[in-house]
Amino acid sequence: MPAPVPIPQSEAELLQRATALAGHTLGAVAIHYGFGLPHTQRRQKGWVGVLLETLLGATAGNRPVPDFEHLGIEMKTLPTDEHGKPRESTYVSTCPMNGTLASSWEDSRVRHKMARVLWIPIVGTGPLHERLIGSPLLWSPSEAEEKVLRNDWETLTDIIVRGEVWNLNARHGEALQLRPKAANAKQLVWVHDEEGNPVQTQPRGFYLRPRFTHGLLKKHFGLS
DNA sequence: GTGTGATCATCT
DNA sequence: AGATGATCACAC
Repeated sequence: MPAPVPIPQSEAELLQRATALAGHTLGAVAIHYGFGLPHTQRRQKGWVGVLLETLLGATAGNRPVPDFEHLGIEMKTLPTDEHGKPRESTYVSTCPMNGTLASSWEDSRVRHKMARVLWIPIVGTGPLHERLIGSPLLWSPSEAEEKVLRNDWETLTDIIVRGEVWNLNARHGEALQLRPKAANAKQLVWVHDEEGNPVQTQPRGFYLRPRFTHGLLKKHFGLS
């Protein structure tokens, strides 16, 4: 098994490393690094993300901080079809359902995580080992993009802060949405409803809609 | 139980 | 087909 990948010391080094992986299949790089390759992701949904984090020398583990903490960079794999169209939404972070919800967009987990993101497209719809690692995109939101994210975040957190539990669903938000994020639907947390009474609801997380991530790829790679 | 990494399964 | 709600594995 190859030696562990060292922590990248600069953006340039990280980007160079990611670029070196581009064009290779998941199967090839997994075998090279001694990773077992699952036939399906049915029972290993986070496998691609963990593989790429390892190959790039990420450090955060499961702490709520950027993958490359000293660089302030979050890494996200982005599964796409052959044309670079995202196949899934992108998980951003959990959403605090209690009083610890950030009081402003400026202080929010979403803004901090999205401030600098290394997107790594994973291209293809066939067997996992045949899918290609795409060209990396080191991205920060444009003014327009941040405005959309901020508006969505404020809309969503407002629902929670108001205690409108009945109104929590994935239909809100142009780019950012709230969806269940837990082991299963039986996992519940206590919150306060509109009248301040304790009620239970599912834990949620923030996700980026595919339309938004598709826009990023089109803007930077000029894909149709 | 809560965080990380996400995709799966189903309905419209 | 696209979106929503549900679920899987692992670390701590």
